[in-house]
Amino acid sequence: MATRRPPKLDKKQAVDTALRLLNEVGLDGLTLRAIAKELDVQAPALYWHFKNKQELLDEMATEMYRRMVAGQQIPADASWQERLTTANTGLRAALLGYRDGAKVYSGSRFTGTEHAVQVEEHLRAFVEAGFGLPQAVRALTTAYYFTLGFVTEEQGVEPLPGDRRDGYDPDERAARMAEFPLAAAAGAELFQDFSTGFEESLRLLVAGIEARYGIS
Amino acid sequence: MATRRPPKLDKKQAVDTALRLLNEVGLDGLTLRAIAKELDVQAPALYWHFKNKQELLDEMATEMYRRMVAGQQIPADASWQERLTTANTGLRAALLGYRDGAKVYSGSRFTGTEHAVQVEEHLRAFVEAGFGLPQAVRALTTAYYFTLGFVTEEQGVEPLPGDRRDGYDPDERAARMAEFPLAAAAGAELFQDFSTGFEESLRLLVAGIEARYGIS
DNA sequence: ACACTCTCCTTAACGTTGTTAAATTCAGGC
DNA sequence: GCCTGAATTTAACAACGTTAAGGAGAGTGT
Repeated sequence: MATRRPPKLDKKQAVDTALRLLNEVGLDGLTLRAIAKELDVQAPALYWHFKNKQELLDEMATEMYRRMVAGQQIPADASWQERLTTANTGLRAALLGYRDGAKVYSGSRFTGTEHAVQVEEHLRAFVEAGFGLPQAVRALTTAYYFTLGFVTEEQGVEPLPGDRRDGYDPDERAARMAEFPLAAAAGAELFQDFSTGFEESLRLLVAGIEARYGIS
Repeated sequence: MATRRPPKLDKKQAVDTALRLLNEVGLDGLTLRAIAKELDVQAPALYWHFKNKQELLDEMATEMYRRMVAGQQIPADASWQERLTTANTGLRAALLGYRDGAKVYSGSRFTGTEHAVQVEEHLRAFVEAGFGLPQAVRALTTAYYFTLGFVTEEQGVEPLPGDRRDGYDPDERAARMAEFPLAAAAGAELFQDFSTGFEESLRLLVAGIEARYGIS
């Protein structure tokens, strides 16, 4: 009883390869033919495993989320403040880990219900901390949407950590903005040290949740 | 001295038409050929006025911003809280005014420096209200990024106000999520009454800014 | 041993897309 | 009556996502 010939291609490996390739060529360069070549296969072979390109992108987003969760273990006794901060800092790091990560991620939806494990855990922790469910949802999603928006813009300026896109040279921008002194000066706050700004925003949010929901 | 034959096509009209078409066909259907047809012109004619498709999209985003600003006059004596709330509510409304509005908008960058007028005004108002420039920038951008993220997700669920996408039937989702009671119950908070949730998030943010920066 | 079947992949092709090159139209100035 | 320049058309290209058809190879039934 010889075992059946193993398929040349499997779903998981295809997703991994696509994610690796994404970092090399970006979302625009991530064509089915390029992915197929990387897998030593012809492009239409992918259609055996995925209904279409969007389904592959969905799997990629799901895998990104999976790796993010694996990379961050939040202690069960963490305060809700720590939890919200850690989760969103981790989400940002995960998205920054891929070129166009935020765009790929927020243009896709999760496959399956695996992601709900983490959502459930977050909500449970918040409810146990004294939040009503609506307030827990609001607090967590506000931070979540903020992080998605932030990283989307961040990667618009700096596709991969380190190499900056055209049109964002600080001096050149300052010159263009000469008529608008405050907006010009804001450039430094906007386009330098994203990490510090991001964390400060999260602190703003935490402060708001504490103040409005009366939970410290 | 007959006046020179007026160009068949001008930039402004092309942008207007593209924005109108966007609502009919969505971002995927917004091809250069479709836009050209709408303008009664051949597709390559657009290249006389725009360097490439992205430049047209950039003009569209700029025009969206222009119309948003025109549609919201914030009284000069408005409190910073009103200003932040109104500006972001208006931004959301503006993005919701176009199919895939958030995607088009945040995938593009402004042309020119026209948008800086409004940025400058916001910053000035915040500084006059007692904010330091870094705090003003942080407060405003936190809300801005949140709004972008929020509407992006909102339009992922509901491309145009009213018609909902597949996979978001509340009951069907609840069934899928049966193992995760809190996450299942969160569905109602997440996918119904976006407006109420959005406003509540803005209030959270305002509360956080007040608390952390000590400005009421 | 042979045919049948099912899985998985290839080859070939289609229509569409963004974009470029070259030719064309038309008005104004010399 | 040519020349120039702006604005557009026609024609074409390479690349894309996707589909149709077929083939290779292993397992199963007779």
